[in-house]
Formats: sequence, structure tokens, C-alpha cells
Amino acid sequence: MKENTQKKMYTEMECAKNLAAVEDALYVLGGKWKLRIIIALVSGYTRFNEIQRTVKGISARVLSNELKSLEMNELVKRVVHADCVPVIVEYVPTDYTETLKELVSILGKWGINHKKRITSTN
Amino acid sequence: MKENTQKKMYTEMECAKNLAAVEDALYVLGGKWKLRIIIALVSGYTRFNEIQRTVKGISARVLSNELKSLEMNELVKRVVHADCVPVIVEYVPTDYTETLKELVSILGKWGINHKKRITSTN
DNA sequence: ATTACTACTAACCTTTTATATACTACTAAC
DNA sequence: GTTAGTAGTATATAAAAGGTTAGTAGTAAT
Repeated sequence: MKENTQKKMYTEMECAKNLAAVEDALYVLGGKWKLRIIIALVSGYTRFNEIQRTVKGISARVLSNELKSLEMNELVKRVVHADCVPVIVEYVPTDYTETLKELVSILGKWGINHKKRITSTN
Repeated sequence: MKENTQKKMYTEMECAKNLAAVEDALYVLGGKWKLRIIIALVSGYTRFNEIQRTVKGISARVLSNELKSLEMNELVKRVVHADCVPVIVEYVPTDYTETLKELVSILGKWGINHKKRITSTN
């Protein structure tokens, strides 16, 4: 016996759509490192070792993989300056990366606020 | 020889602050399931099996753990209706959960847009 | 009596994610 | 010539996350 008498705040379809949309986003941005790397990139840290130093705790292997994944999603562009010796490689954010600024900003603000909330004695 | 001539878009301190703030947020909201569960909750799915059916793919074990974690962070309240038989347990979003609506909305919008972008032939 | 639903938990196992160490090959400083 | 930096890759291992199965203890329908 199913009770359909409950008032849902959203219809099933709306819920499913939100779920699917957030899943799509998390597929690209989820995980421990991706957003952190993006922050480093837009902060102007564009070279491999520089990014590794900025994003504390990440290993070269993981950074390498994550950069490839971000590149596939057009959130970073790998630029090789072949004229220099030794060759310089830069990972530069794209115009599309800009579309994440609002998201990162809101996430950061929420994080600051949440830390305050949880830290403060109740 | 260190080249400090590069123009950084943000100072080191700003970058570190953003990084720390986003880390704090991801500690609470990161992972495969937490945001999805929150969407189910605010959509009106409040009972254990109901949430499990809505958040496709999650196991009871993981759902149970995630709900505990969300409860600790005041994003859900466990309400037991002891008067009913069998006992009914509800997981209800709190007022604080409202502070995530903007974030979830932006993330969802980004996800929809990104899917379009990647799916479309270039 | 058997099946199914409720709200979980425990034990165990697999998959995913991440780390550590070493290594390439070249440059440049001390 | 020794150390350090550049941009990574290879291999192996460890840790974290998640899944599977089974089980509790009760109700309620077939």
C-alpha cells in the first residue's frame, strides 16, 4: 500500500532532474582535487611543479591525471613553449573556466561560514 | 633563480584562503552522495527507504553513514515518531540546509550547461 | 506459513583513489 | 661533480570508499 498523500516539496520529476544535473556536474568537478587545482590555476599558478606546491598534498601522478581530465573538459589548456630550453609547459585556465568562478566563490563562502558555525561553542 | 615577475591573478594569501575555505566545504559536502541526499531531502523524501529509492545506486550502509555525517553537520535532523507502530523515522532538512539551495542550484545549472557543451558536436 | 516492508547494522570483500619511491633526461648553479 | 630544478611516467602499495550479503525484530498482507 503506497501512501501518495505526502506533500512533496518538489515533484518527482523535478527532483530527478536536479539529481541528474548535479550528477553531471560532479562527474566533472567531483573528487578531492579538481576544484583545488582550478583555484590554483585561476590564481596564476600555471606550471606543473608550481601547482603541485600550491595544492598541498597532491602527488605528481594524481596531478598529472587530474590535469588530463580537466583538459578533456576544456577547463584547462596545456601550452608548450617549445622555444625555451628546457621546454616550459603551462596549464592555463580557459574562458570556460570563468563559468566556475561563481560556484567556487559560493562554495568558499559556505565553507568559511560553516567552519565558524561548527567551531563556535553552542 | 626564481622568477617573481609573473603576474599572479591573486596573491598567494588569497589563493591559500580560497583553498582552505573550499576544503572546509568539501569536507562536509564532498564525496559521491552528500549533495544528492540533500536534494532528495529538500524534495520531500524523508524516510530511509524512500531516500534510498530516490538516490539511485546508494546502499543502505552508505546511506546510513552519510545521514549520520549530515546530522553531525546540522544539515539533517533525525526525527523518530515513537507513537506509530512500527516506529517511523524521518530525516528532515533543517533551516541551515536552506543555505545550500543556492549552491545546489548553481551546480545543477552548470551541470546542465556543461552536458550540452560537451555533447554538442564542435 | 510465506512473503514483504520498515529501519537499520555487522562482517566481509572489491573497487577506487591516492601515496611513495624511484627514474628519465636535460639544464644550471655552486 | 654534486645538488637542485623542469615535467613528468612506472611500479608497487596503502588507504578510503563503496558494495554485497545476511540478519534483527516487528507488522501486515496472502
